Amino acid sequence: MKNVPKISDAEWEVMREIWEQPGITANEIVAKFAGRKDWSPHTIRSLANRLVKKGAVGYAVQGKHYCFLPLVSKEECIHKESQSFLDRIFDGELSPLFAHFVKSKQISRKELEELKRILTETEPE
Amino acid sequence: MKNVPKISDAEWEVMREIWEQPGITANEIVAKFAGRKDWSPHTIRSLANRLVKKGAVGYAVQGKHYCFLPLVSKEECIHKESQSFLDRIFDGELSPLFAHFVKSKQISRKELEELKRILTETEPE
DNA sequence: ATCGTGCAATTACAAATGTAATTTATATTT
DNA sequence: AAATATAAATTACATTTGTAATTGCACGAT
Repeated sequence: MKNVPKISDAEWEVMREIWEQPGITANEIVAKFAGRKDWSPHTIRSLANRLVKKGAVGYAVQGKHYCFLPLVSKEECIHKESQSFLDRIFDGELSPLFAHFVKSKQISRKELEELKRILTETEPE
Repeated sequence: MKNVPKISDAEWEVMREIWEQPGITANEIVAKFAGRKDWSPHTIRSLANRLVKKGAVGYAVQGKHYCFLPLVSKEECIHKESQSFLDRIFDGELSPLFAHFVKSKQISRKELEELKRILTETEPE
């Protein structure tokens, strides 16, 4: 596992867009946030720049625009965040984490089946 | 749900001790971290103070010492953190979260049974 | 009464984060 | 060519976080 940089909350939101559409331009990212988030375009560009500086994304110059490309995979980042969350909040134990989530959300029958299916398909050990 | 203050990573470690032993003194907290964490006693006291300032813990003066008491429950805090994690990383969807965790950790047969049991005991809707 | 010890209170300070504005370079319009 | 619009680069600045050191104060030991 590569050394994934630490991605902050706000940065994570920008990362999502870059993962979703590698090669996305700054403007396109800004457009994605229109309405959803009330951030100045400057803010969004700043966040993208920090991600570049952190080595989480790279860019290609496309004419006069920048295209941002992920340098770390979403899976790696999810893994890192999840592990740190699990350790911090649930002391590394899966059962309490599961118990918490199923208790705290109201879950439809269908969703419950889906979750069971995930477990059933999991090979132990 | 009360307005739970934001508790940082380092603060969370101290919170754990206060939840675990309400009324714990600063010295006792420091003792708990001996060996486990390589923090100066000053650091630990600083963190406890910030938690007081944030309203996450209160204190009672016990003779010449302070006894720290949680003002927010562990459950509330876990809930808040979990919700924010779920939203940020898995877009609020439980299934991908479950899928990730069961895939990323090696799970013993016993543990898997335990997780299934949790789901079986969950009432849908 | 003084001195040291042990806490608590106050202050410190760099890095990260959230949130941008200003400046500079470039390209397009008139 | 000059003015204007746009995007990138640089700079800004308050807050939070990690990590403490310093100062003040009270109590017990000399």
